[in-house]
Amino acid sequence: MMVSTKGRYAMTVMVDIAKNSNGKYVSLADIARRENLSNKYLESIISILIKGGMLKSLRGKNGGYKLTREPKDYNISEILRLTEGTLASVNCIMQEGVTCDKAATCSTLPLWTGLDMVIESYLGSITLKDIIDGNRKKMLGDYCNKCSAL
Amino acid sequence: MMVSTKGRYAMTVMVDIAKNSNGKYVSLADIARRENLSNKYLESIISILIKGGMLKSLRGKNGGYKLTREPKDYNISEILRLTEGTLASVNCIMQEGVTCDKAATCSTLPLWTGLDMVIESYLGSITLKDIIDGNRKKMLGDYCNKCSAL
DNA sequence: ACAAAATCCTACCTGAATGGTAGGATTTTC
DNA sequence: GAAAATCCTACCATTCAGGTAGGATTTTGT
Repeated sequence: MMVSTKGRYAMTVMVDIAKNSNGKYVSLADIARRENLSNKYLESIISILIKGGMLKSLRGKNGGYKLTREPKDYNISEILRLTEGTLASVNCIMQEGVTCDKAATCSTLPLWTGLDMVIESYLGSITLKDIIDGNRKKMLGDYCNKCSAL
Repeated sequence: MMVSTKGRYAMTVMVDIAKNSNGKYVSLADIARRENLSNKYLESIISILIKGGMLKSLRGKNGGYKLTREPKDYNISEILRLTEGTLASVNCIMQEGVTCDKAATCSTLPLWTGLDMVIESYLGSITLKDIIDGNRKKMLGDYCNKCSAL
C-alpha cells in the first residue's frame, strides 16, 4: 500500500473544499460530516496541508479552510508528497537522487527508479481540477485498454 | 512506501539466482552471503516464492533453488504481487475491480484506479531478463527526460 | 461584554504489520 | 553415517497507521 489514509483523506479534503467553497471558508465540521470522516483525524491532516501551504485558515465564527490557489494549479503529486512524506516506492531511495551505499552495483535500483518516475509522471500530470471535473479520460484513458466504461 | 523489504529482497533473490544458477541449484547460504542479507529472513521470503511457483527447490547436499522458467518469462508485477500480497496503491481498492461501498460517488477513485493502472502497466512490462541485462533504456527510458546518465 | 463557533496545539493510545530470529525436523549426497 | 542443505513452526521487538482526548485560543454576532 503506497498511499495511507492520511494522503487519501487529504485528497478528499482538498476536493471537498474545492467543490464546496465558492470563495468562502469551509468549516472542519462540514467537511467531516459530508465525507463521513472523523472530525479529529481530519483536523490533524488539515494541519499538515496548512503548514505546507495547500490551504489557508480563518479562526473564529464563520471561519474554516480555503484553497490558496486555483484547483488547476495543484497537482496530485505535491499534495501526496506533502502528506505522505515521500512517494518513493522503496526505502532505499530516500529523496530524489539519494540512494543507499550499494547503489553503484545494485541491479534492481534502475527498476525502482523507473517505477518512481512512472508514478511521479502520472501524479504530476493530474490536477485537482481534473478530479473535480471528473476528467476520466485523463485519469484513466492513457493506460486503460480494456475499460469499456470510458 | 509501496514495496517492503519482502518484495525488494524477493527481487534480489530472483536476480541472484538467475545470474548465478547456470542450470544448477543455488543454495540459500550462497545467496545470503553474496547479497549480504539475513539467512533466516531470506528463507521465509524464498518459501513464498516456492509456494507461488516462482522457484523450485532441491533438498539435501548440493541442493538449493532454481528458477522454474526462463528469465524473460517472469514479469516484475507477478513477483511483487506474490510477495507483497497486493500492489494496490490504496486500501479502498482490494483486488482488481473490488472497491469500497462509496465507490459510485467517490471523486477520487478514478485517480487511484488510474495510478494502479500506470504501476501495473510499468511493472508488467519489465521482465527479469531486463534486469539481468541491465536494460536501462527499458527501465528508465520512456519516462526519463532529464536523466543524462542514460 | 459575552456566548457561541470555530481553529490550534499537545499529548496519548491501540492494533497490526514490518523485519526479523530461534530451533529443530527432514531430506539427500558423498 | 556425517555433512549439507531445505523445511516448518513458533516467537518477538519495534515502528507506524489510524485514530482519540482535552483544552487553549481566536473571532463573530448579539
